[in-house]
Amino acid sequence: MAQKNKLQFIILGLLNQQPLTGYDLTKAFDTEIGEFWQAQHSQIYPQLKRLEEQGYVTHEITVSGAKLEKKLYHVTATGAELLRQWITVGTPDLTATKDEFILKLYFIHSNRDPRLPMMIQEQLRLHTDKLVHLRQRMTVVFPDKALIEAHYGHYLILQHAIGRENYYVTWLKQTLAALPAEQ
Amino acid sequence: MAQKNKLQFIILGLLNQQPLTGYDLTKAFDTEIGEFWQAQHSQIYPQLKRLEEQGYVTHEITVSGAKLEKKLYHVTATGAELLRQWITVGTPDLTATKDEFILKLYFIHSNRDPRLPMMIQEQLRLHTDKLVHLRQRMTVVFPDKALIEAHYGHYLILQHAIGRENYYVTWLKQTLAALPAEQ
DNA sequence: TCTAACATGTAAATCGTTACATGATTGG
DNA sequence: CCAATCATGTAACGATTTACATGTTAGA
Repeated sequence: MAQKNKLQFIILGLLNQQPLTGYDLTKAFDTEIGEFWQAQHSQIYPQLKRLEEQGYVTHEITVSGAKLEKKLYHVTATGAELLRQWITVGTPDLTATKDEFILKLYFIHSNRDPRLPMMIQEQLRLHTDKLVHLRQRMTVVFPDKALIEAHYGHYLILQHAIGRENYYVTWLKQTLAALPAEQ
Repeated sequence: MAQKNKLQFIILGLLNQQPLTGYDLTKAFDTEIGEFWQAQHSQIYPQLKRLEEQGYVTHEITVSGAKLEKKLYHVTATGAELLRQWITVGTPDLTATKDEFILKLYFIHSNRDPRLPMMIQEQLRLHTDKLVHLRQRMTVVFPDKALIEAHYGHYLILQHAIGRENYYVTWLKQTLAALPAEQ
């Protein structure tokens, strides 16, 4: 039921790799896993506080410069166990993709609708850009094959995302080509 | 920005095809477009009320049996115009897919993690079932090609969903096959 | 007659985004 | 010295889910 607060597990998973501040976590949601999940700092700081109250993480304060206090968060043993359990239990709920473009398509009834070509071309640009970005990221994160061994999951999901975008682009091209010639 | 209340447009789009009750709309979110968006009746009834206050829909009351009053909603001219605008403006925001399984994969570091085979097999079952269901739906909704003409968008998104699931299943099979042999 | 499906609503809680608010540090 | 980035929080709003609540109708 519900969404079962997945954010907490993502935070635990990230902290389990290395201690991080709330700020670091926020950045990770832009870069590392931004492809698969997003969260703002306004969600992250309160969640860290709750995780600490529940004993899943602790923090130590480090001081930069003269007075800036940073809270560096660590996963506790029970936190690591909670993470392990989340990964180990089944994942039976396939989340429906909420794709606004696809939704709009549903309401277009004729393949002669004059808006179709431009709509598809826009998505083609967007998804092509995303595909380029993902392939770029693959070369940046995994410059040589030795690194794949130690971050296999990360490699898999990048590869998966590339394949997914590749399919999307291919489908858009086919759909565009199959439209009736303009009158 | 934000999510800009897409629900209102979906409701307008559905009502634009034919007048429906709140109950009918709720069912449509389970079957018709459940693949691409979900909403519960607790979201739909208040939204219908707001759309009516804003003049985008109206309702007429029809009576079934002795006393059951149904509210049959219609799109108004301004409602149809609002729908037209939503479809016509660009759709530049690609929503990141929030796939819990993919998220879990990210936190698995070794391709020898003993949980990997069972995790992938579970997803393989789920996505294969979904693929079967989508293909079944295609034959039910479009038993002959003549129907595609009149519901082209619906055809496209079903075809897209089938291709997407097909890719997912293929990728899962490949990933499973590429795992190191059990020790 | 009884049960599944029809039909419509509200309340409470949670999740997520945007905006508000403040201050420190680093490098040019 | 100034701007970009680092760093941490809260408030308000909107979106979504789950639960509460009630009554009718059609068909077996």
